[in-house]
Amino acid sequence: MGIYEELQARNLIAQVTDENEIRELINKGNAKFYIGFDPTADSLHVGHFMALCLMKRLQMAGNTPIVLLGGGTGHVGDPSGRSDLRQMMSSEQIDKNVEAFKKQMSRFIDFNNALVVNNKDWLLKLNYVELLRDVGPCFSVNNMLRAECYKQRMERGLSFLEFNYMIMQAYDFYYLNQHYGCNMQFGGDDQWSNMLAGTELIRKKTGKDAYAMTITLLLNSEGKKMGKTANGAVWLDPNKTTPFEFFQYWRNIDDADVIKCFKLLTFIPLEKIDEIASWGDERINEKKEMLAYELTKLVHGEEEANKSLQAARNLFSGIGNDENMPSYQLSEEVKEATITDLLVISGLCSSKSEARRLIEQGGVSVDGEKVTDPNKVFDVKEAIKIKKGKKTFLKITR
RNA sequence: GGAGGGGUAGCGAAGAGGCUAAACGCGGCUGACUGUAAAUCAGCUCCUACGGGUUCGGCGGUUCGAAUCUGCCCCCCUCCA
Repeated sequence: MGIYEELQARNLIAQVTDENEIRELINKGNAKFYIGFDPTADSLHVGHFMALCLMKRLQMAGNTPIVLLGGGTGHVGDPSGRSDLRQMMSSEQIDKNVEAFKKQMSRFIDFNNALVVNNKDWLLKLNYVELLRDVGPCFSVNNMLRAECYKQRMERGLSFLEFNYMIMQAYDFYYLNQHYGCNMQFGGDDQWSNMLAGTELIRKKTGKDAYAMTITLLLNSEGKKMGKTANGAVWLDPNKTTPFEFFQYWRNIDDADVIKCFKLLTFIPLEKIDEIASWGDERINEKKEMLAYELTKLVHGEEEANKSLQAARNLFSGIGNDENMPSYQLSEEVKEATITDLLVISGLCSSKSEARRLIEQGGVSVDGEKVTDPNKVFDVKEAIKIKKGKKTFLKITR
């Protein structure tokens, strides 16, 4: 089975421009492909992780990856599939984010066998009129307006700035094709229109074909994007989403999504996944635990994965062992404090009202005992264990 | 440039001088049931030293009283140019 067939079997492939050519190229390791990452935040998230995994899979199959950091496109902002305008970022912020991305990526991609480029190196130097004359004739506004990715915006408004994003991305592909011999682009399925714009630009400018393939967006069984919580994305940066939180995210996914996630996100061989799938629902929790462990290991390393697994087992099996429990260290100034204050200080609640409500609703216990008085004072000498709701645990230490 | 419509809580959306800290839906939180899942049911969902305080794009004005009336400004949409 070639890499193409493997990707297919994992349901990773969403759309391709030319199936036969692409299969041929990547199965033989002849692809020099790029994936673009716009520095929209100071950490990568699960969507990026999927793309990086794809990169790794292809790299292992002998293909040459080009990591494109969007230091230039980040100045514009991709409107694809969005319902509103992205907030514009300053150049400093973009550069900072690019650095953060690079650092995180080195965990997943062997940079020695990959090329890392930043499109700010060519996009920011472009001359407006020159660019217009160079590539402008290759784009049909009529076609662009019909693109699926702008659909939502045709009702709510699309600025000229964002409208140009497609041209930027197409130009990137063209540029990489000319300067680095890049012959293929991969990306999330929401990028399809932009990627097609690139292959078409290359064809029009050079008369040669380039290829594009999109990977399935990670959607749950209800069709919503996975990797998001009420508080935002599930980040790969341990300071933004702790390994334990990361582990718990996957531990708690819907039953219907487990096998899909194994296929899409892990490197576990397909035969093994089939075996896991055959286990039956009575072992569903075991499957989820495996998935969570596997992903935490990939993102945060084996040690963190072990800790998270252990912490989760201890916490939820009722064993008192709090060794790897998430913890918060109380600062020196705080002597004794009410439970309400502790909840706020530790970040478990965002306001005192919220903390009070939570207590009144019976959602807080300390060291296994339910707290009913919001003004109950605790003198934290050693450590106390707060449980908020059913699933949130925090050890408060000195 | 002209005409019209609009900006209300995390989101969608009512409200059109006091009865409005603001209906309803989604989302979120807590509880019950469970399997750390889903579905379902119930409660909660601006802040607070619980006396109050601060909110309806921004800054002023009218009024005993403004999300509601008014002046200017900012932003968005539709049509015309």
